[in-house]
Amino acid sequence: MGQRVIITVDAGADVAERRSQFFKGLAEPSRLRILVALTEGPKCVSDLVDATGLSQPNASNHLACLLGCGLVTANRAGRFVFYRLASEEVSSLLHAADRIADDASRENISRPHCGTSF
Amino acid sequence: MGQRVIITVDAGADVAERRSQFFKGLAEPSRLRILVALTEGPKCVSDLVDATGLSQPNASNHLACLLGCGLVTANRAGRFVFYRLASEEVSSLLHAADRIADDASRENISRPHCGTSF
DNA sequence: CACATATATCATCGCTCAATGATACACAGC
DNA sequence: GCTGTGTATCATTGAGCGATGATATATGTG
Repeated sequence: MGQRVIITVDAGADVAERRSQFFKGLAEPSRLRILVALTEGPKCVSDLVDATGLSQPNASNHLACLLGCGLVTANRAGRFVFYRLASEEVSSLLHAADRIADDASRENISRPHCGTSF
Repeated sequence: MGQRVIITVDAGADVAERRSQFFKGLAEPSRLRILVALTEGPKCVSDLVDATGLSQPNASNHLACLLGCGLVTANRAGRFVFYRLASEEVSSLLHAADRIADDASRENISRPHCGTSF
């Protein structure tokens, strides 16, 4: 984990910087699986651990990241912390991504693999 | 650059994997600046170098990444290769991100920095 | 052909960050 | 208080990937 790194959608950074911080929240399979699980409704950490197969510390860290990116919100209820999608728009984003990516791969018949180092 | 790494929105991977590959294209400030420049219309590499301040090799690599992610398309015209947004929806994605992130930071008055290691 | 320009690829370096295992903290019940 | 359960944090490791500078490839012009 290294020393605690601050990744937050914080005002003060320029537009590209802020946007990239936001999209980094979505650029990781485990976090996307968490978000999909949350489309069913609010869930506590242990439910998300079961739903995703992640280890508990790993899930907690990803949730902290999603919180910082503004993709989810949290509220404690006794020993449980319930997370939910920050907005309905979050699921819309996922489906918009699917549409664009599908369109692209349809045109990739002649260029199936454009490898890059990034 | 290391050995050539394949990052492509390729069928066969599971949904979360494919989505993350797509969003990784958007999760980097330089690439976002390229995309913003392309909202003005198609541009060749050297125009994008001027518009973004990136080095030419760096810009080419990012463009290859954006191609693989299905965010841009390319076509050669003589010595120039013109890149353009793969879809109008790409700019919509950026603005949707801004909306969600802004909403989140409005509620972050009491929690301005949720640092995470991710 | 030689030469110039536009773009792509390569090799290296350094930093970021995902995953793990151990540990700390928070809360509820006794 | 002690104990158990739920969650967060810590320290380390290792892979991924962004930036750079050099070089290769592609296309056009003379």
